[in-house]
Amino acid sequence: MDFFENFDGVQGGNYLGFQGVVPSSSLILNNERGELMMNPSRQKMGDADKALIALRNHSNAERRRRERINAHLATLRTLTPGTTKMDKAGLLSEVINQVKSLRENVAEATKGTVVPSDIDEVRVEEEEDPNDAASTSIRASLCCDFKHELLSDLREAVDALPHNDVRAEISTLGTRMVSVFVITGLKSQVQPLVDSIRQTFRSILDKFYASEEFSSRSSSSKRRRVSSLFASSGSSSGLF
Amino acid sequence: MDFFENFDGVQGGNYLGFQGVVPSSSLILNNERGELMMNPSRQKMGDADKALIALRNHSNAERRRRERINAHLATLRTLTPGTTKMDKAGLLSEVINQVKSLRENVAEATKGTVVPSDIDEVRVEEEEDPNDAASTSIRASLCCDFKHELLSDLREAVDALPHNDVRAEISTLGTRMVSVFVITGLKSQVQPLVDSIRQTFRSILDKFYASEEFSSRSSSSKRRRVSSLFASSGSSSGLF
DNA sequence: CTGAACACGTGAGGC
DNA sequence: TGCCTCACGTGTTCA
Repeated sequence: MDFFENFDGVQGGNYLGFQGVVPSSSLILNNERGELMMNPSRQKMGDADKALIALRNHSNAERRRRERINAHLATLRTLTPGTTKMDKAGLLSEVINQVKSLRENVAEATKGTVVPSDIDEVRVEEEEDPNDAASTSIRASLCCDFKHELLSDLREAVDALPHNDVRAEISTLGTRMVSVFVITGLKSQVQPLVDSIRQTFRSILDKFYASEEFSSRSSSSKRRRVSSLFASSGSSSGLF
Repeated sequence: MDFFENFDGVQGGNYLGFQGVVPSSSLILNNERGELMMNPSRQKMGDADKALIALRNHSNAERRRRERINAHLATLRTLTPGTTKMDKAGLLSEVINQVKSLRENVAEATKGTVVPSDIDEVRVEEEEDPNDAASTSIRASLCCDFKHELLSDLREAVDALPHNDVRAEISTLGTRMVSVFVITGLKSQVQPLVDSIRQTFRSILDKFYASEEFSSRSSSSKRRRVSSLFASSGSSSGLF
């Protein structure tokens, strides 16, 4: 195996690696990038020279690709705690765990977010399924003042949904309520369903507005969760 | 470059690759794993044979390492939507973006979670800093009935904290309140601070209990956010 | 045909 | 010593 001998001191299997010195007189080093070019003083290039320049460009490109990947791995390492001095594979497996646990966290956290706000709104949006990238899910919510009459309408709406996998939930807080539908396991044709649900929810909300018949319309001053920072000096904040 | 000729059809630079046939009579193929062993019928092994077996084991080990890494990359690809048919580097950069956005999501979601619950509790916990893996942060919360007298005690507590980077917030809901302190930028010695804060909060809560002087102690029946699933049949849920 | 992306085997170096 | 991880240059394939 002596034709594989390293004659420059660089690491790795640098079989035809020359550190900036080119053995053929018809080749020259490109100034901007460390790639090989034909020497302009020559007119023709031998096949051996062409092979050399191609090989050199190839190895340079491959090095750049490696650097790109390793840079991303380094970024992931800074983003993932406790992965310094860790194996490449170990780092990746740790990243996998982190992504999974982050998804569980955000799922748990958004689960607690079903608290009715003080503004009326209907939101229907498609969201990714954490466990299966191929299938998506729809999350539809309607937030408004609480009314018994709405419940039967909502039940009609949820019964009209395709029975893939439907979860429905209602939260109330004081006079406010929010109803959330989550339909999972959709494989395709999501957008029509999104539009349909949005229209249904909006008509329910409109019907609710009509039934209110302009009673106590302005300055409703709904109860509100108050949240404030400490005043920076003195403890006589206006809130308390 | 004809000494690099591929004489077996396998892909890649298999320089001394013989597909199961060993050119030296003193070597034999191990049955369980595709590694090279010494032929038991021989007594001694030449140095060339030893070099061959070492090389073969080395390349096999390297292949296993590659497979391990690529398996993790494949897992990440299934976990990250829209990364099929994507570059290795592109996949990693997408994973980075996903981790970052997931962290923002969970930060936003947990930010909305500062709604006082109906159980009294003090929680002090160390949590990771998303932007900097080297530094951690402490999140301390105290949840109880609202009392003006608590506020001065809380202000004392927040003033006593080391002024690294302190964020304090109070939320009230009806008769309930929750106070949250977040101290960021801690580099070390976190646990003593955690213990100190926990003790401070608990003493505040104890002081609050003492000031209540056993008034209206049992069956306090605090107001509660109601959250329920639809009953699976009939619309006469007891709730409504 | 050029360039990009991948798997491969190999040398270096760390325990 | 032996085993492991990493970077390197190379062969191959695909757009």
